[in-house]
Amino acid sequence: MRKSKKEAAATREKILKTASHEFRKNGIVATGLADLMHEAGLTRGGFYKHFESKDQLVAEATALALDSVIAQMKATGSEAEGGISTVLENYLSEKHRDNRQDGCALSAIGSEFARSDFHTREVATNGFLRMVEILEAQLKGASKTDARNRALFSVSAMIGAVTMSRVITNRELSRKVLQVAKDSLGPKIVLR
Amino acid sequence: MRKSKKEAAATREKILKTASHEFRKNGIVATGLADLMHEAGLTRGGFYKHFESKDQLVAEATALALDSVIAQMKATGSEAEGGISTVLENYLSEKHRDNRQDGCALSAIGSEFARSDFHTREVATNGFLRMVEILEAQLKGASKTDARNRALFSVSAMIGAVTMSRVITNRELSRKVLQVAKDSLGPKIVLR
DNA sequence: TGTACATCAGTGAACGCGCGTTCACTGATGTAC
DNA sequence: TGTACATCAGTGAACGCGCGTTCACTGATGTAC
Repeated sequence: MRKSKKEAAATREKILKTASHEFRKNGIVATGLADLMHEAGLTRGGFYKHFESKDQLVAEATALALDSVIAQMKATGSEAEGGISTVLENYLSEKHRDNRQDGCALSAIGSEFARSDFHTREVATNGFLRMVEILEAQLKGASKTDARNRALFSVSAMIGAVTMSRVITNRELSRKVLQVAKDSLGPKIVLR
Repeated sequence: MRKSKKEAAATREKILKTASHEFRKNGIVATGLADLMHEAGLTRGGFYKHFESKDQLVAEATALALDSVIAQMKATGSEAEGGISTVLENYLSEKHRDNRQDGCALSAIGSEFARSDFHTREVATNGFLRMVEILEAQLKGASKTDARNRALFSVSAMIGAVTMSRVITNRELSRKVLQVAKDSLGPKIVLR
């Protein structure tokens, strides 16, 4: 039952894509490889023909998940699309909150990344920095240092707000947490 | 080997205290009950004499963890102790970052809480709100609504900053994330 | 271009292990008289 | 206050199950001639 190189590469991509969704949906530790492979339409044994270990999959799936969200952020955050307001509007939306499996991995699995191996944490750090750079590029009025600092803070705050909006049981409070983050970080309203 | 009521109550507290540390240290899913009981100086079987399930323990241990951090926040955040600056200084410190097991559960296990059962999420929501109230009480200059909103945003941002400072592999960047959060949320420096 | 054979993607059973939970048992504590 | 007995905290083995990983096997693909 050997598959062609092309098919094998497609299988690898399928596993990665499935993993990137499952990890964000259930968390890393709570996602089993057997379930994951089944979800990808395969059986457990084949996994090790493509990856050395679960840890390696975690690192690669994290990279994939971050890439896709960052690409989207870059696109909607372009000047033609509305810049920083649009980025905030999307990231801090109820849609993002309610679709963990397709959203930002840093919000979805942040506290698990803090316990992941060094390589995965490097991948996550890199994704964080790319988000910071996207925001930084939009903060034009400020000095270079100021823009950098504001971007660093903004991304941290966005991750905290989305994470908490998913924890909070009260619908209204959950919405409010997202809203005040938008208001506080947005370009129009001055916080203090 | 029946123990006195006093001893039994002490055992229950010991399990809870151990759990509150272990969950923050390793995460909820990754913490096994056998290890946990061993860490508390007991054997696995005794667990169910005190708790109905792991889920119940999670909820109670979360409450305990949040209580202790909030009490500390309340104490150091009192006017005599320096108010909001001190709260920020402590929460956004490298010491807090490096001592997950004793720190804020929302930063330590935030993304796992988002997948926990309703009761645990209620406990976490309650803890979040109590933190918001502590900060709100310190934000005197602002109007009531304004103080509330700023406090909501501040706590969300603090959680995001500490979570990310633990993910980031670069020492300097990790410190910077904490620093810009302190600068941005502090009472002295105006963000924009 | 055709043939012979090595390669290897994917299968599904099995490995050892730890999980949350249950259970029979022990013997000190608590209680009823 | 002393005695008889019920209660139950804690033990440690066992339950069924799923985990990450390994392995013998299959048979189509890839390659060497």
